[in-house]
Amino acid sequence: MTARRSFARLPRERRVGDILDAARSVFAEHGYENAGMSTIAEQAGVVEGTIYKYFANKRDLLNQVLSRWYEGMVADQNDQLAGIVGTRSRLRFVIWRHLKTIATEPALCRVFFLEVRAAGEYHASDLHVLNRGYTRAAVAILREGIATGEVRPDIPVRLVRDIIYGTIEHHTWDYVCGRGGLHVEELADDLTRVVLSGIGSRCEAEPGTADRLERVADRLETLMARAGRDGGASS
Amino acid sequence: MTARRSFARLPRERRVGDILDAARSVFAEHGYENAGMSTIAEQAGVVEGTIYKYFANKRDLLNQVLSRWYEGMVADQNDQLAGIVGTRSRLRFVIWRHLKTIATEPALCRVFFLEVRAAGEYHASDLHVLNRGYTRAAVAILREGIATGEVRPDIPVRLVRDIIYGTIEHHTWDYVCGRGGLHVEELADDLTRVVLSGIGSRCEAEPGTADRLERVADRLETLMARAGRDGGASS
DNA sequence: GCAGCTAATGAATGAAGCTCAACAGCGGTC
DNA sequence: GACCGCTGTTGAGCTTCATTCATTAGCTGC
Repeated sequence: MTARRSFARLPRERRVGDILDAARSVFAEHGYENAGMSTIAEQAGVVEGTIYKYFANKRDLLNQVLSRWYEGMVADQNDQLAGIVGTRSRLRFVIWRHLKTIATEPALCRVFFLEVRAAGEYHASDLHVLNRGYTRAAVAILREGIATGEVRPDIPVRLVRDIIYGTIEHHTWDYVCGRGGLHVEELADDLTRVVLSGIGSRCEAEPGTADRLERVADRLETLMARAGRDGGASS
Repeated sequence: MTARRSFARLPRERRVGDILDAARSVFAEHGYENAGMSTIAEQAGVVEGTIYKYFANKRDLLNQVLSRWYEGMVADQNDQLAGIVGTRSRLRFVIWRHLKTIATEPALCRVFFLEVRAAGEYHASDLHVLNRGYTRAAVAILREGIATGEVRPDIPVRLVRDIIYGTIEHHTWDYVCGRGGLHVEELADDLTRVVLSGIGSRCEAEPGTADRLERVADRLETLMARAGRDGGASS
């Protein structure tokens, strides 16, 4: 990690790896704008020009740093998700996993949220594809939930996906900027609950409540009627 | 608007206004990074140095452009909101209003979403205060809803606020980047509905449930009234 | 051990934000 | 109405930083 001008011809893989490691650490520490190519070069033990042998420009370097990071995350998430059943549990896991990532790597997340989508070429980039792969899990869970009847069939699936990721991004912004804490478990619970049940009070009744109450009323009416007959007969 | 070197000593207000107008248009067209101070200066009919007489630096200029824009929006929103009653309607209005702003000024919104929070000084800036004033409306509506019983009292109010603004920001990103359309009315309906009712099927509590419950209550009241009369007469 | 290939260098380039010493219009004073 | 100081305005120049490129030097095949 410490800077040392090597002037050794390393295998391409190793050089690229060194540069990506250095770039990741410098981007995380200083953000995109304030990260200098010279700093990255120094930390990677090369000279600025060398970086341009392997990366087209600063933005490309950032994209590749984040791509490498993302690839691991997507694979990891899908592995773990395979062992979880039930719409609620699976949805909570996806939410919890995302929050956990933010809690663990706030600095890199900050760069991702801020800088990646800034580039006009985002839609053509690897990162866009990876991001879709990552959020696809949530969409799949919702579709399964609809199939099993745990989720209403008329909900706009993509909007709900955006509710999950948009809310988390918005809510964790202060933490990501180094302000305040992040209560991962509590937040995961709250968001899962609100997404599944909404905030309205009218939804608290289980289905069938009206039926049951009507039967209760029937029984009371029957009782009253009988009481009325008895009372009438005795008087 | 066309560039003309004036060398006239304009009143401070007018100069500042010219520069802000030019900056707004250039930032909207090119984004922050690709907007040149020289371009802004040219369009404002001054020389680069003049801008630094009134604004500390490029970022400060952007902040003031957005502050001026925001101030109008906040006042406007609160005015219109004053004429709307009912939690559902008020919540939908806030959502609709935000979407409408994005639909009308996607370029400025893009700059705001991307750049403003990038600065470390965001938390100390006017914009942060304005933003809190803007989103406070949603929080107030939720608290009123809890008071009137239309909203469950145990919901995390600030999380719901972030659901509203985070979801909108996330969902409209493609549109804001110039890709695809934006169906404001449909989106406002969907988001309002999901926030109020959630996505879970147990909440389906068939339409008409409330009516039926009220009829049950009517029947019970009738029974009680009759029981009271009969009981009183027989004793 | 030589030749050729190319990774690696580092000084040079150019663009963009920002500074500053000098200039010019304006208002007040005698 | 001429002088004087004040300050808005200028534009050349400084600095920083990404990016380039001619040159150098380690590796590999012959």
